[in-house]
Amino acid sequence: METEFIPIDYDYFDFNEKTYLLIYGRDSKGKRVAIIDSFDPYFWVVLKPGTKAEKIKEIQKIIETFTVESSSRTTKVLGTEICDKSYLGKPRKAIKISITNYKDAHAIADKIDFDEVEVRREYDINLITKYNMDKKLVPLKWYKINGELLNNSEEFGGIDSNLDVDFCVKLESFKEIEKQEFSPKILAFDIEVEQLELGKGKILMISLYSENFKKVLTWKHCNKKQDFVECFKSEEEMLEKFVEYVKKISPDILVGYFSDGFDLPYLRARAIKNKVKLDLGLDGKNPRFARGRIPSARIAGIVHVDIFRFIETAYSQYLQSETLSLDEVASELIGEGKKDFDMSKIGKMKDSDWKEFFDYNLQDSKLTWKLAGKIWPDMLEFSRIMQEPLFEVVRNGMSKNVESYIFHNLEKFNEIGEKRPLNDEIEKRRAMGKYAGAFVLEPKPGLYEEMVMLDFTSMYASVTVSYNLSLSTKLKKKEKNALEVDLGKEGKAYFSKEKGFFPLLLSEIIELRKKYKQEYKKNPTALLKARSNAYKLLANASYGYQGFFGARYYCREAAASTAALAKKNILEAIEKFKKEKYEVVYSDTDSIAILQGKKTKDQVLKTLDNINSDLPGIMALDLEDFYKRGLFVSKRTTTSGAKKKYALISESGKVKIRGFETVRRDWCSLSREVQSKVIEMVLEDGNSDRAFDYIKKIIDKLNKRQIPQEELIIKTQLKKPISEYRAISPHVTAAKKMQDLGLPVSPGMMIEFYVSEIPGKGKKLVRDRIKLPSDPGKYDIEYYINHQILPAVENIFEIFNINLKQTAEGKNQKSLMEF
DNA sequence: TCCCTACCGTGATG
DNA sequence: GTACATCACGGTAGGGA
Repeated sequence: METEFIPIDYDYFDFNEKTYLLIYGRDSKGKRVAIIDSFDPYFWVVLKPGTKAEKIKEIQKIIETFTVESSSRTTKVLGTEICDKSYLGKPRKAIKISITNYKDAHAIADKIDFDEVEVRREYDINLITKYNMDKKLVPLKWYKINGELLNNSEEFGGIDSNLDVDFCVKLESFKEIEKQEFSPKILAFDIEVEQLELGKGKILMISLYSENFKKVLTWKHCNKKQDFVECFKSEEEMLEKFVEYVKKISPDILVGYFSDGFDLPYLRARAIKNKVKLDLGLDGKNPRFARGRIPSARIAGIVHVDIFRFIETAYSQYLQSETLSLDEVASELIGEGKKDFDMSKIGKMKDSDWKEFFDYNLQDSKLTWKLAGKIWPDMLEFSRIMQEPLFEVVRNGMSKNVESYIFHNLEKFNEIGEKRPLNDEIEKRRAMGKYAGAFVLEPKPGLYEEMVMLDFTSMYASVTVSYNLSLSTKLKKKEKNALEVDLGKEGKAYFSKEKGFFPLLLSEIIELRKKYKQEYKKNPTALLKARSNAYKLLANASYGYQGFFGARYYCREAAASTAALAKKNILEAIEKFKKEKYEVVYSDTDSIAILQGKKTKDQVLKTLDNINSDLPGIMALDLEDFYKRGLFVSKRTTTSGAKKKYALISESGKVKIRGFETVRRDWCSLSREVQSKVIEMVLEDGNSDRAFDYIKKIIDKLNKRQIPQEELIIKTQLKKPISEYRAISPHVTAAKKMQDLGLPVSPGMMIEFYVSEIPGKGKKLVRDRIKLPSDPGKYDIEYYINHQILPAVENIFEIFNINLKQTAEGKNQKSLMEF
């Protein structure tokens, strides 16, 4: 039979000691399809150069006799093949060894121990990745497939009849087709529980949300006032119905918010307790949990997406949100937040409270569902571009994504994949310590007029490409025509001029990013935006990848050289501007701020062109924008200029603030707002008069206690368990207080507190004066003036020779008047 | 007990 | 456990006077 097919979820099974791929997806009519494909896993033995053909044949013969016995199977070598391959850019003879069961690839590889063997490779790649490296049945792309319709086939022990799909096909051939669009059926869910500790309390309710479907299932307090509420006699019955609904809706994607870490493990725990089968998988099995920092819950045939995890790795850098709570993220991305509900009421709930609780629960699923819809193009493109199943890409970090991209493109270079570093290797890499990074120019504090900001486009990626920096191009020693990079204290590094596959792939990524960015401009679809964005993220992460201790293609010299050459180029560009009589005010990593001075914009652009014509390879310095004014301040304690802290106002009056307390979430909202207003006024006016009047008023208000306490709450994230802190800072003390009150405290939480006035002695430390927002008390006026307001604005006024501290203490009038 | 500084910890920039 | 280095700053820890 022939049909159109889109692969969504990948699994595998063993039958008669052989491994088969089981791929779930849809056809173009929306029917659920499972396809079964056979695949002989293989790995490589790379031979030392100069190994004689006869010797290779001898080795080949011996390898073909190898078997590995385990309790459940015997794995055999199916066959071997001698190939001309490339390993780290060098041509090599290699033996391809196909085996019956991939789980024993490592064991078989271990047995291959001849003197002629240089390395053994690709035995440590998971089956599905390996399958797709080879067969290219890429996730979430459309194919026309041909195969045999299975109907209780004995060939696979009748596995097809156990699958909850419309039909099952034994794959014979497939071909990619043009079709792009795919709208998966998404079902969102969320649970509410008695006690947060995993499985300890009962699940009070479960909400489900999909297109034209909204339900809250509960066994608690059943009045039928809300039509979406469905009531059951017990938690057990509720769980059974949950399973039934998921099966009935039959989603492609089951989505939750932090559901890997909370909802699904909790559901599992309660299902076990209630002896309910949580057989959500299309194979009739329970979710499978993989260990990790956060466990991953996998459901066969249905992609469980914990959207929090995807947002954390791929999306958060584009968000303004200060935390990644569902409320904040949803508010920003879909303009709708969570409903209010006071969790402390659980246990003593009234009728109306339950009603509210059901609304709250449903809203969470609704938000999650909407978020999933909004972010779907990004997830889709990630999966297609990295060529890894959706389940993986939404959980993988960027280093893993870079690696996936590399592995699925190795074939183009006839390359054999590098191995994953073992623990002792990782230890060695970590012990190497840091290498020198970016250059940051110390600015002279001041308010500048007419500034120009310039930046290098994708600087580190363009350096890597232009100088050909990678593991496979690294040379052990100086060679003729080689690039020599001066790493300062660390000595020198050498790289070949012959293009390596890593820089080539990276240049391709940069090209594709450019291409889709342009296409998006002409045709602004969410899909094109997501695609161009995915390539941008890949390009940005590639530098970090080479310096990451866990990377297969780790190359410290390449990463260090990238940083060093970036530094060299930006310093040269700065010199060129200086030579043309521009004052260079600031520079950080890939950006340069200059004063336009008496030059015209055209003259600036001409200098820019000149600089560009001398830049190597694909490196380019771009005009970012012209700015009316720019503000740079000194560091708090010294007179030297503060790096990574500045504010600009564009010609259209838009203010851009970097690094100031205003953009830091661990300052109280009053200081942040006051500082941001002061910066804005100074940038707009070009003097400090208005800002000075404003700050006087604020200090006056604070002195009169007219500022509400909520504007003085300080929020700091608790990053590890309380017991692990060596320094007991205010936020740790606040967390302890919360714990003492029986409130849930866990790493990752934002801890809120304020500094109170506590009369008496022996309260010198700030931590001895902190209170939780709910604690009654008076805020400490002196503390807030001297530790939150003045530090935020003092050095702004200093630029105008105003000593704010003296002013605040009333010792002096406006110092400006003295001039 | 006071004062100074190194270090811890968080959260920014790019 | 899961890309890199650089930087500012508040606050505490802890030694010396």
